[in-house]
Amino acid sequence: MPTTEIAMTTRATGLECCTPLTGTAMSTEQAEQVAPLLKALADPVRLRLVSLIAASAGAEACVCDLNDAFELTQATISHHLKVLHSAGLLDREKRGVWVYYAVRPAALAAVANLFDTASLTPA
Amino acid sequence: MPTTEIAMTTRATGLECCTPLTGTAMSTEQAEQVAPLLKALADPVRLRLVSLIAASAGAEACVCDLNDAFELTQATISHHLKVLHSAGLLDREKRGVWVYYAVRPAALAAVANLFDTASLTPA
DNA sequence: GGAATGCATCGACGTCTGTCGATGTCTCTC
DNA sequence: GAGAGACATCGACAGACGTCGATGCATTCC
Repeated sequence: MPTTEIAMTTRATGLECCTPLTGTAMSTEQAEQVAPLLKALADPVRLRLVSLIAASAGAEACVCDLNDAFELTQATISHHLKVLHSAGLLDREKRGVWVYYAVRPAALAAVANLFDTASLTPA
Repeated sequence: MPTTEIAMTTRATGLECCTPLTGTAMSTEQAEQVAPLLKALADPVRLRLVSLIAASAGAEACVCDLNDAFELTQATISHHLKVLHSAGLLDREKRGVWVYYAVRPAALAAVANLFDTASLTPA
């Protein structure tokens, strides 16, 4: 343990055990605002749903096609789409019998911004 | 509903209700690989933890300081750090009495890559 | 109008999650 | 070696989550 002596020194002097936080960390409000977006995306099925929609022509897809892409019940897919829609990640539009979901680039950009800025990635 | 006739037409002809998926969507394996990372980050506390660590000097921080940043039990913070560590987002190093957690840039980059590539954002 | 189709909603279920208090383990001090 | 401090682990609990079958609601076709 080559660095033990450093810890001993700082402890003996009564100082903080480590250097104070520098840079600007995320605020609590910011974290509570972005976390729901990540939570909505933090599921393999929903991740693929968004990916499938984004990869479709016009960045939109109808539910019937999305259903066929999974070995899950239609009710389950509908549930996942609702979660993504409620989180603001997808737009919903009904056309006749079919319902189309489209990605909201702004919402995805908000998440992407998380990892682009210095708030998460070290300088 | 100006686009209803289109739907009717395609339905009457027995075609798919919408254009086939274009571009390249995420694979199931890819989704199941990235989802755990997002799930680990999809919590306000863990998001702030990573942010605090990333914003610290050397992109690392000791648990004692992290504990002070939250109004939560030490056991709860320890739990969240374990989740982040198990997901591969944080490195753990013990130095004397204290434990330091550091961000793993590669793991964060993997998540960032999700939103940079065309797999999620429309072209 | 009746039947059929696409999608949402409901109710139920097992499982996972976030939080806590209590306890254990390790390291250092004296 | 006894004590103190830093952190992890355990057990427990309420709440959220993913999935399903069944049902309901529009819309379209005949």
